[in-house]
Amino acid sequence: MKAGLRLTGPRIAIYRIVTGEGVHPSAEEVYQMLSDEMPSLSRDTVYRTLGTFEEAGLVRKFPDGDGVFRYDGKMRFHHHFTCSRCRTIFDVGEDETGAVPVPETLRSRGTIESVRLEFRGVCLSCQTRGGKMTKERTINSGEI
Amino acid sequence: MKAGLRLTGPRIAIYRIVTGEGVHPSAEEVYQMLSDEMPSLSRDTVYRTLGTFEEAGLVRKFPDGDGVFRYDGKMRFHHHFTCSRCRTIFDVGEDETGAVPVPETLRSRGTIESVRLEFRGVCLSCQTRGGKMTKERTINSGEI
DNA sequence: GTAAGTGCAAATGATTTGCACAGCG
DNA sequence: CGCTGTGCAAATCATTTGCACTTAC
Repeated sequence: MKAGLRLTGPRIAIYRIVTGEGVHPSAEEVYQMLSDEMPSLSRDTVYRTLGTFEEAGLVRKFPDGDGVFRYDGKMRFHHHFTCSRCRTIFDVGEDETGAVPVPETLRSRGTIESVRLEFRGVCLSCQTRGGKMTKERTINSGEI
Repeated sequence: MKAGLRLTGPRIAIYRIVTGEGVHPSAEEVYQMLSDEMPSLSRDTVYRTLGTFEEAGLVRKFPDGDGVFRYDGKMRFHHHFTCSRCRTIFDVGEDETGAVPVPETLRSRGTIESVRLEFRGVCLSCQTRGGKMTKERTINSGEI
């Protein structure tokens, strides 16, 4: 693979999934997607492998709004747009947003190394079909 | 209080803490801060009360970078600057950053309702004294 | 052959839930 | 007094870890 990691069946399969276009799966989701074609694969291996990938700098780990960690195989710096209904996460390139200026007032509080944008709203497909509304989420819940 | 919530000892104490200036405590931290003056207070009540506050729109709940939920009693819209060493979260007012423009290209993917900025870097006190470095965090860990 | 990788099962940590009692309005 | 809020204990969920076996290099 790279970074001196051993090339094994589970790793190849997991790497393929997590680096797919526009996906941001949780460890559990990766496990579910693979359990059919690799019945012997254990959940633990998925967790451990994703952790290994993160340390190797192959993927980025981040907590989604529901307190679950998700993995992002797109390593070029970018932002996210999360649909508040279906919870899908869309990539937003830095070329779309432009570089975000760091306010002068922050200089006095530390050294800023990166600024990430978190867009919230309703995605196109949720707008079109009334919006499927995931889990116990309600429209008038405090947060957006 | 407001929102038709009963005024009880635990609620008053928890409300006072979570709306303190510049704090972003987790449920566990709120519990720790109160367990001395209120030995009978149970962790469950803290969790449940914070959940009630969130539903009532009194506080905002968000996952920190380590997969723990934190609560923010400052309801005026603002952003956060997280120190990657000590993990402290600082508020950044919208007056400091200005309104963030939504890229044209996002229009075709949905309706944006809010944009939140997540600043990452090293806070002043961590820069000054070598940087205390929380938990097993290391400097060269992949993420910033 | 050997250290790294994996599966299994148990441990941990954060958060939620069921139930009976307590106390605010 | 009635219903909401609380404490206690057990349950659940996501994630981690110890150990022994397997395998890539």
